[in-house]
Amino acid sequence: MSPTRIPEATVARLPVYLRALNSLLEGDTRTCSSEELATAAGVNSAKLRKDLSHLGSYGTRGVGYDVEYLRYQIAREIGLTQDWPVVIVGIGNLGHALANYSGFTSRGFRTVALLDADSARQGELVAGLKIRPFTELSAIVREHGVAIGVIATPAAAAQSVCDHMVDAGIRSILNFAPSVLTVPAGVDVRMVDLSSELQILAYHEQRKSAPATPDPLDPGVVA
Amino acid sequence: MSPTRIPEATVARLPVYLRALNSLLEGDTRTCSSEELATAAGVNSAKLRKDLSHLGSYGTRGVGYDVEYLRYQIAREIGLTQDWPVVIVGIGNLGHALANYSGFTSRGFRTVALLDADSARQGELVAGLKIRPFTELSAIVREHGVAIGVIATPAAAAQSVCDHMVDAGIRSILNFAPSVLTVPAGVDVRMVDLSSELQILAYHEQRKSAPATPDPLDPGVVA
DNA sequence: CTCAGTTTGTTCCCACGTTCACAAACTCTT
DNA sequence: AAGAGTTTGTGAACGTGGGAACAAACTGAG
Repeated sequence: MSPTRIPEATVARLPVYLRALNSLLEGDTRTCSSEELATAAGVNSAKLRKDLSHLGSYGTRGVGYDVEYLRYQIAREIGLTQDWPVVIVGIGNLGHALANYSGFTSRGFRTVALLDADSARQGELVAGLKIRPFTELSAIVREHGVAIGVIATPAAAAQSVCDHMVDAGIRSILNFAPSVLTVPAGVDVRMVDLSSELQILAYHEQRKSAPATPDPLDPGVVA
Repeated sequence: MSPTRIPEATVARLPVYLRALNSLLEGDTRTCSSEELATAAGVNSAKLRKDLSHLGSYGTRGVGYDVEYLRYQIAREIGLTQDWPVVIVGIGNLGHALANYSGFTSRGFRTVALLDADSARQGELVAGLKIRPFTELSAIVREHGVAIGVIATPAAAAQSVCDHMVDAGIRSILNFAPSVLTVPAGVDVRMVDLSSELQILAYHEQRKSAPATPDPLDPGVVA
């Protein structure tokens, strides 16, 4: 039973728990304690228990959790027990990698079309799918009932692609372009910025090695 | 100028501000208010001002911020005014895309080597670099002073690659493999899981459209 | 100089998330 | 059946982050 809304921080960790459970199942583990699962997921056991308690009472005191059963419950909560058709727009290096990424298809997501505005690329076969012109977007969305779109275009094209996606009826967008997207209410956007993550690492790395902050006026490399 | 530690949430947004400032500079904007910059970065203006106040007082009341000056200060704070040599391990589809990703090189990060354990791929030219055997890792780290490593291998290999990186002296790791990495204290790991993001979108999407699962206790969409 | 207008930096308060600690509930042994 | 040993689920304390609101500080006009 899920009487209240699940906290956002918890939702973000559910996929991690799911991965950990899958990995336990591969090792033929039938039952696990919150401590074991927490270790496998890389979190605190108290946090794990509180997270799971938001979904319901799926464990047994004194015993632990049934791995298979818990996995199903989490998958159902996320919505992975149903089929999610996905379109990917922008088949450059990254789009190419995403189309071939097994982590998508293995978790209920099904890439139904690859779109690119560049007419030179169209017809090319990537991951078993032909690249189709971007103009076919809305027809494809209608035909397959696509609700989720992935943007892997250059930053300059991202907002325009996003607008077309929204017009076509897509309500959830995963954006890999380094560009802020503005969308109407009711549409969800999640942003993955590869270089941001590196910059955050660089910040901490700098703090590790350099105790004092000198202020040389050298502009250095800024771009 | 920065007496106290900068909050983690703020650090995570600094790259976003940097992007917004770059974009403003391209439009020949010399000065901007917190309101303008916040809009460009997709955040609340109060949050932006509080974030920037953690770095120091770089604005002028009644006027706003000097775009060029603020950009330099943020870049310096993150550490982008220095050079960051990076190695990428695992040159599959994703590693290939990362090697070609312009967002890395344009921000002070310099890919010095591409490594792969598969001997069939070695010598292959990707993004102007020859793929080298993984065994050369520690020599390369020593030679170039590499502090940051990127893992783009399959999940099964990730922990082993991580261990070798730590042994070689790398202290910051960006992990794209869907696998929890355990590292000694003092080593930072950031994880980017492409399929997790999709799963989070699916959760919200499910909540938007489908009110009825086996237990219909949820009032439905509140957006 | 003074006053009106603007925008930053900061304070206060609330909501959310994390962690500790413990009662409740289960298993197993005797 | 009872007690010892486990482990979950949760209440309470604590810390972090977000947003409104305002004082401080600047510009520019008269």
